[in-house]
Amino acid sequence: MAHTVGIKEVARQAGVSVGTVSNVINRPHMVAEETRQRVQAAIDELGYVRSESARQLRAGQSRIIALLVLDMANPFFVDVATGAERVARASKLGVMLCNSAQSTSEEADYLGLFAEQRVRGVLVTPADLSGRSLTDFRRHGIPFVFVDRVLPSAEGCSVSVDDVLGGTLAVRHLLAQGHPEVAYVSGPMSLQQCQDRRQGALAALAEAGLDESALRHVEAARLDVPAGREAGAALLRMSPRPSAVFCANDLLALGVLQALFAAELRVPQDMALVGYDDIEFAAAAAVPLTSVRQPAVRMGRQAAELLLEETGEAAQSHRHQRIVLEPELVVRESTRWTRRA
Amino acid sequence: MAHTVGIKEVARQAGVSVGTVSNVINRPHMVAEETRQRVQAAIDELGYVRSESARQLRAGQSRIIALLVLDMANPFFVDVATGAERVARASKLGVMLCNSAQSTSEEADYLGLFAEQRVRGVLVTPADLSGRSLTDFRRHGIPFVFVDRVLPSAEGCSVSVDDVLGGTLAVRHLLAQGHPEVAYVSGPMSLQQCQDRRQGALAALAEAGLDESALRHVEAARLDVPAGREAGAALLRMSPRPSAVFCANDLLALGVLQALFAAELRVPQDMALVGYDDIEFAAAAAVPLTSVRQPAVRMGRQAAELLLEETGEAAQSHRHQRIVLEPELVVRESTRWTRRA
DNA sequence: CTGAAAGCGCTAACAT
DNA sequence: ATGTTAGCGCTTTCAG
Repeated sequence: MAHTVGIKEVARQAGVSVGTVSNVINRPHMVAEETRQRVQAAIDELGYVRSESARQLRAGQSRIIALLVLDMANPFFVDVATGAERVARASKLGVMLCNSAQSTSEEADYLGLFAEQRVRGVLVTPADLSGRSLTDFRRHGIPFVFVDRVLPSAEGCSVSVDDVLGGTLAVRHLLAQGHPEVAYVSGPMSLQQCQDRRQGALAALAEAGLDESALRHVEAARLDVPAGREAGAALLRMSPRPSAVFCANDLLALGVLQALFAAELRVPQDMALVGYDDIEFAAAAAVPLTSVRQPAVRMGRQAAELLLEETGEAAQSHRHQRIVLEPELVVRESTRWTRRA
Repeated sequence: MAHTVGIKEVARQAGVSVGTVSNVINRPHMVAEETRQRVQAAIDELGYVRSESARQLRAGQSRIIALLVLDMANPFFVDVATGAERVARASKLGVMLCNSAQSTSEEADYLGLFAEQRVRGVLVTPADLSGRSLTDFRRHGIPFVFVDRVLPSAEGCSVSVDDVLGGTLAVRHLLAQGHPEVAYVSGPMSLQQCQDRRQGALAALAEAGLDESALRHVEAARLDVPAGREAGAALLRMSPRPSAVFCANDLLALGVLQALFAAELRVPQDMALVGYDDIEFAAAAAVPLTSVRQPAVRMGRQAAELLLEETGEAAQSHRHQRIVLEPELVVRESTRWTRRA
C-alpha cells in the first residue's frame, strides 16, 4: 500500500497550514474562496481522505451506531435494520450491523467490540435475558436502546411491540373460527416475547371461558425453519391432533407447514396456522400465512431516532421512554376456513 | 457520560508506566507476573477498555473488514455474510455489513466511508457495473475481493459462481421435461449475472437445436418479490402463454408464483418454474421451487479468506485469483411433471 | 523487566 | 483569514 496521504501533505502541496486545510474540510465558509479552491485542488490531486480514526480519537466517539440483532436470517430483523439505517444515514452516521445469533457469548463479544470502538450508541435486541452483558456494558456510558424488548429498568429507552396483544389477536382469531382449543409452538421460553405471546394466547382463551389446559404447548429450540419442522413433527405425534396452531414466528410456521405437507395434511382444513412477524415470505408460503404483523421498519426507525436524540445536541432534554407499538393481524388462507362444530 | 478512563489512569493506579500497561495488554508474557496482576486489577477496577481509534491511528488500519452487498433482504446475501463473518471473527476482526440496495450512489457513499475508516479490506458485490466507484476506490490501496462477480481486470481477487452454467442447468432441465420453449424472467440486464444466466439459457437451447427465438424475455426492474409479481402478470399477458419459466432468482420466482396463484393457474401443470439461489424459502414456497443452488456460505468464506490472505502476514506471497464455484440444480415440485407432446 | 518519550492524523484554541 | 500548537490514547523504540 502506498504511503497514506495526510492533512500535512495537502497543506504543503497547497502552500497553507494544516489548520487551514482542516477548515476547508470542516468549515469551508471560514476560508477565502481562492484559498479554498487551491486546497481543494490539492486534496483531489493527492487523493486525500480524512482519517476517521484520528478524528474519532480527538472527538472521543465515533460516527457509527451499532445494531446487534438476534438473527440476521430472519427478515424481520432485516426490516428493523432497514429502518434504523435510513435514520442513521440521514444523520451521516454509519451503521454496523451485527448478528449475535442468539448466543450470549457472541453478544458479549460484540458489546466488547462496540465499547472499544466507542460507538455513538447501540441498538440491541438482547439475547442475554439475565441482563448480565448489558449491565457490564452500561459502565462504558454508551447509550443504548432496546429493540423488540421492553427495558426493565429506567436506564434507557426501548421500542417494542405489544407481544401480549399479538398473542391475543392470533388466538382470538383462531377461536372465532370455531376451534375448541389451540396449540402454541413457542420458541425458547427464555425469550421474553415467547412468554408474552403465550400470555396473550392465554388471555384470549380466558375471554372464551377456557383455561390454561386448552393450550397445548410445543417448545422449539430456535426460532427458525428447521426448528419449525421439528415442532411440526411433534404436533403430528399429538393425540388428539390439534386443529389450530399459533406459532411464535413465521419461520417456525413455515417449518410446521413443511412438516404438514410432508404428511399430506391440508391447511387450513386439517390444521389452521397462524404465524408471527408477517415477513414477506409469509404471503408467499405454500398456503399464504395468517400472521401477526409487526411494524418492523418503524421500530428500527424509532429506535434509531431515540438513540440519536440521546446522543445528539439536545441530549440534556432527553427523557428515557418505552415506546410500545401495536401489532396487527393479517388474515390469509392458512386460517380462512370455518370449522363446523 | 463519565470521564473515559485511559491507559494513563490505569498506569497511575497500578503504580507503573503506560508502557507497562500496554505490554500487559498486548504482550503479557513480557511482564513480571506480580506486575501483571497489579495492572490487571487496576484495569478491572477502573473498567478500562482500550480505544480502538487510538490503536488504529497508530497502526494505520482498522480491525474491520467491510462487506457491501446488493440487497440485504435477499437471504442469499445473508448466507454470504454468514460465511464471511465466520472467517473474520476467527481472526478477531469485526465485519461491517452494509447494503448498497443496488444503488450506485449508496455504493459510492459506503466506499467513501470505508476509505475514511481505513478498513482492512472490503468484500463487495458491485452495483456499479461501469466500475467507476471501484476504480476510484482503488486509489486508497485498500484490498478488495469481488463476491458473486468476476473481476474483469487482474487487480484483485474474485469469488463467483458460474452463472452461465447455472442458466444452462435450469433450461436444460426444463427442455428435458418436454417444454418446447422457455421464458426467462430476468432482473435488470445491467447486472452481469442476469446476462450470464440468459447466456446459459441460450446455450441449453442451442444444445437442443433451438435458437434465440425460443427464449421469451421479461425484464424485471429489481430482483425482489414485488418485481416478480409484476413479471408474472406480464407472463400471463403473453400469447401463447409460456409453459416453462426460468427466473433469475428465487425472489422473482416467488413473485411469479404469487401472480400465477392469483390467476388460479397450477404449477407445474400450467406453468413450470425454476428459480435461482435456492434460498431457504424456496423449499417452503407454495409449490416447492426447483432452483439453482449457489454455494453462498462458501462463497462468503472463501472471499474472506482471500482477503485475509492479502492483508495478512503472508501478503507478499499472495497471488490474485479468480475462483469460480459451480452451482447445482435442485429439483422440486415446481417442475416435477412430464409434459406430453 | 520497566520507564520515558516520540508520534500516528486530526481538530480546536489561540495567536498573528 | 490563516498559522501555530497542544493534545486525543495508544504503541513502540530506546534507555535504564
